[in-house]
Amino acid sequence: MLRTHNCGELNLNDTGKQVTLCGWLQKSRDLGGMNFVDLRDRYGITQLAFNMETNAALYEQARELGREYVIQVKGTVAERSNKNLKIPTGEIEILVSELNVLNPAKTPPFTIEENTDGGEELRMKYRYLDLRRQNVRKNFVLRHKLAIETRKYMDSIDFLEVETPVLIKSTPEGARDFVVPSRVHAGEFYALPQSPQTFKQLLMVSGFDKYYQIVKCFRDEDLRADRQPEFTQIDCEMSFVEREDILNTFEGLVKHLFKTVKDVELGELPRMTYTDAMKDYGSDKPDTRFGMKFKELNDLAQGKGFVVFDSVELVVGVNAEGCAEYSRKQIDELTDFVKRPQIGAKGLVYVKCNEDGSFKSSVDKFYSEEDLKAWAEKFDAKPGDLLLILAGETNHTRKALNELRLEMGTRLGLRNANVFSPLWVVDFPLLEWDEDSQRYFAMHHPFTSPVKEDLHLLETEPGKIRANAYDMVVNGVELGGGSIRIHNKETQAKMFDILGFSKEEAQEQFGFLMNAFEYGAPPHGGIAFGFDRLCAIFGGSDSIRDFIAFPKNNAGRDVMIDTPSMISEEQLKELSIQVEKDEKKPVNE
RNA sequence: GGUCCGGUAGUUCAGUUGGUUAGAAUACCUGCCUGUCACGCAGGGGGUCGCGGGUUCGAGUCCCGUCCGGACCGCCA
Repeated sequence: MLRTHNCGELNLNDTGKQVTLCGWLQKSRDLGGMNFVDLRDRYGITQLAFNMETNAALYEQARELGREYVIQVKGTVAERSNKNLKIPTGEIEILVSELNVLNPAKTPPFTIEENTDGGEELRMKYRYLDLRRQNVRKNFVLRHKLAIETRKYMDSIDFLEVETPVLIKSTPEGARDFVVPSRVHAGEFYALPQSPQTFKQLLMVSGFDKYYQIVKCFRDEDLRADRQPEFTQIDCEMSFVEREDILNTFEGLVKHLFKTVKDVELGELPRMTYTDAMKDYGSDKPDTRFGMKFKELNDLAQGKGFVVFDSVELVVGVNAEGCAEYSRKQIDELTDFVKRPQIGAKGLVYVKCNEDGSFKSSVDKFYSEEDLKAWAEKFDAKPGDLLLILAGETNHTRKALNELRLEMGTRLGLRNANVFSPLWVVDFPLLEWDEDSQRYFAMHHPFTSPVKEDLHLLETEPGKIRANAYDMVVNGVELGGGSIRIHNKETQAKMFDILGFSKEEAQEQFGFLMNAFEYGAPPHGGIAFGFDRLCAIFGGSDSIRDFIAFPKNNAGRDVMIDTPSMISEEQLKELSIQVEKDEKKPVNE
């Protein structure tokens, strides 16, 4: 070993010990005659002391060191005369007797400190330097803990971790696949899995009974702060279970993780139906850290001569408590916010509940004091509150008000990253009608079982069928989702039929699964958690990139290794692939 | 496919109505400094203002295009 100790473990108890340390030079403070060097490794920082009087040659040598040099020092642990109580090793220093430069370093393009001066782009290009920073590295310690505790818990309740293939078959449903050309089979392609869905169902047919896997999944769709083209799931499946069993089992997992990793005790997770979530929050993943529930005003606001409200499907609002003092400018900001093209509301109606019991509103002309009072009562609004009201087509308006509610929650400081409000959202619709293609799409995926009571609607009103599906939502983030699956061939075939597959297409793409169902498939169901999102929630961040060691950027590029990139003509030829030449891009030779 | 924001020193940013030699902080280099820990002090070097075109006597600044980055909408079974 090149070292006897790490840079985070020495303290007063070690005084007098001869030690050898290795690490990176974080910073040196040369006082003239004395030089203090902070030596950093994964575990912490230890101060090295050089003194001209003790050893002039060594002092001169230490002055030559630059930032991020990799060095080895031998010396004695000594108590400091001036202690630094901000760091664990701050009471001691190393009186260095020997210094070896293991590798010099160029000056890094940004400072390797908690509050680095480097911007996002630069840090991603030099991600290996960014990862040296303690506050970045702590995210990976957290990720590691979550993975370990997940495996411990799943093992404790008899789940088997089984690996499923990464080179699989492309299917047209759902997200776009990443495809991989086959060299041996010219013109044919593998696809990377969007999830191990069909394989875990086949493992149930195999009698594995309780399966899980912490596994990479791939989707070729546009990125977001919480979406990467490759991401990690905790993928789970169980046999001989009903919805209740799955919810209880994985409520257990989530409670275990919060307890062991965050020391947070969660109570029983509330359940909310999809219908209620949409009605009360305008979202199927409500942030329930705060109230501000939607109230519908159609009966109170329509038929009083205000054309905008009279002509719409839905009039709905929220009560921003204590915001009656909002200035014209602030109200205008909110109006601009909802009118942004991404949200697309036509306007925003406000009602200020004044302290004296009167009301001030943007629609004073159309509504009497009595009318506005009735509205305020509907919202349980007190003097000092501000009602914010949108109107329009139902889904669109709910979605817009959801955005406004979240914005107000942020402005009012109601979205504390250290408060966790998990819940189950249940009873999703099974199918979604798509106007463009004039057909139904599976809201979850085509293997989802309908709830028993709705089975009779399969032939008559498929749009009304509820799915036996559930999402786990924490703080407005969809952390996981799953369903009880279809486990017999007839129902599965019927489902493909409703989704517009011909018998031949269904057989060609999913024949292996339906065939398996004929050999004794047990009733089964499961769930998958977004592991990166789980890490982000636990770490109090909105961006999963902070929890992925080498993430892709906004456009799906890895700026460090510069990919995706061209491949050579030779490789293309070997794969029997022809590429349309893009004049703008250089071709790799 | 679309909307918005940004690109100026190694880095993070400022740069007024279009007007002299484009600034600050930090990093870097040199010198001084014996208890620092955001050390201090003095000095120094460092710029294709993303790129291309246009308007103008004159463009970092205005216009058009383009590239790059970020956030979002669509998309994400």
